[in-house]
Amino acid sequence: MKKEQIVEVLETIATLLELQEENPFKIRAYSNAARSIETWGGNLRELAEENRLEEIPGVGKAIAGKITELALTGASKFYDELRAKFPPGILELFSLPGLGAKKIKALHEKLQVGSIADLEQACLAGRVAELPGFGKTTQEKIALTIANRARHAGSFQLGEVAAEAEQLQDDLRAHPDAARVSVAGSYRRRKEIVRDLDFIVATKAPEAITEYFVRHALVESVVARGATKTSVRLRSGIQADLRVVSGAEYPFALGYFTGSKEHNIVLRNRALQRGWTLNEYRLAPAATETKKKKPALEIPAVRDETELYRALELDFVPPELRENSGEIEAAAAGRLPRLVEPENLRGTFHCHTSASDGRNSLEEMAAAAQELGLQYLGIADHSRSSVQAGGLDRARLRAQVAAIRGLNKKFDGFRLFAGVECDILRDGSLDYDDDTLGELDYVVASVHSAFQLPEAEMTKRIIRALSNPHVTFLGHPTGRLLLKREGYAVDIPAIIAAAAETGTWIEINAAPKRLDLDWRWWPLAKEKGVKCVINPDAHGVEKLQELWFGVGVAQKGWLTKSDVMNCLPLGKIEAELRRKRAR
DNA sequence: GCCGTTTTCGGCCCGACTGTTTTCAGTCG
Repeated sequence: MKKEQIVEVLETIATLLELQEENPFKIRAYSNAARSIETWGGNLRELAEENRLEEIPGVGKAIAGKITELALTGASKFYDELRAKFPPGILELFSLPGLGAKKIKALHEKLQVGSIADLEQACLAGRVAELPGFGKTTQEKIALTIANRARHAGSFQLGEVAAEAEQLQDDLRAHPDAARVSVAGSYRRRKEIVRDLDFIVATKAPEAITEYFVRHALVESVVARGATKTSVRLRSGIQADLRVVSGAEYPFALGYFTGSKEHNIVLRNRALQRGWTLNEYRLAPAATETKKKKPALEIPAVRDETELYRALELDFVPPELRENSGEIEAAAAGRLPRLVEPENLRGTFHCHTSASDGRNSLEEMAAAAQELGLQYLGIADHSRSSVQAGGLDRARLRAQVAAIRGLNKKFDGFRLFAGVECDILRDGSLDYDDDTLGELDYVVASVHSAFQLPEAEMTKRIIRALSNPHVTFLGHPTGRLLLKREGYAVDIPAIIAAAAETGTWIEINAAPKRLDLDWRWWPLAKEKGVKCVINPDAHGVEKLQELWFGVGVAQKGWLTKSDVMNCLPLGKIEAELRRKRAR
């Protein structure tokens, strides 16, 4: 069993233990272990074989035993027995907002509800309202939630909600009563998937801000409204939460609601070590000084997030890194990287034109890139096997190269690079012969077919492609489509090793539906010396701006300017494009 | 079930909102 599946099993165990009303701390131990191994870079199977699982924080003897069983045999007796106690559909009930373990347990025991379909029936029959602790309002809310479930599936690609988030942030900032405004939450951390949007506003007029928020044109309905917290549903279907706080509380609220939860827990513990308690409003002396020997340290003034981190003897941690995957240790030691920023990009590769499945011409794409301030743009239309995308045969490819060379004579301080997004065929060979590839400035190699190959074969296939000296970088390495399609099975550490060996770069495909290679892999790639290239995979001029999402991935992956090839200026990138071929 | 610059036992993050209940439990983030 693979890491992702083991994480899922541990989370399911935690959920089912909740239904059994187990010791809450035992339940938390399982969820903590799940979160912890999720961000653990190593190979679980190896660790299990070497009996070293307990080196992972949050994993003790009991959970290590279950992980070992899962990793080596694919099953766990404990898990199977636990699951057998409940109907299989009961887990899906947890996806309904407003329903937690206690309510689901009551529904299951009193009404034999074991699935969303059962619950819908029970609501229609009016039986839910009769249960103690439930009422008519609850029953109606549940029925409505089930009815709207398809539309508000609950997860959104970052790019789907970015426009709404930025608009609301801008509009709140323009409000005369808003002193400080920021979007927080996973959106601020640039997570590839967000479940809601959080806005923090410092104000002396909370009622006016709340009123403005609920009446905003993007708001579809009001979910809840209180003195400090208000929730609405936006037109896209995403929920947006507003927190209104005082100016003094603002840095604490911003930090707290930016998360991640795991990052905050570590910060809180750091505060506790100093005799303080940290919450979303302030840093205060710890309430219960039980058996305290050390006197609490004096609490420094905190006016912004930087001072909050400084109070805990940490460097400021950029929101993108707040995932509790080593950033606290690095901040304590002054070893945080200076992350790459959008302004550092000098050009980009991997764009399409109307020659294959893009919507704009070479000239239009070049003009759009120059407008963004880029010095160069790589054109990589599809290769001939991608028939569905209008892939170019050799003659059309040559014609495009000639057109690009012609255009380049007209540019001043800007250059188009002639490339291709060359299909990696089923056996790992490329879609054109080496002579054809040799006529180009660079080659993107991507998988567009035979997604269902077994992992070992897929890995071998891609590694073979990377070993071709004409291949400059690997495009969208897993082929995933966020929330729609899983990536194909491929051994990413092996791909990273092959990229390091052959000097091939790996792409961060910045299209919000892809964001591939995932940020979680970049620390490993960087450690192995693999270079990154951030590309929009743009099929139209307006999509060039999606580069911004790719920079977010690079930042989450701890990458700096020197790790990202397209931060190089025009004068230097040309030499780099030739380098692999010379190897 | 995990964990230890207080430790191998006794802790484990905490505040806001809703609905239902009449003083609070459940859920969420």
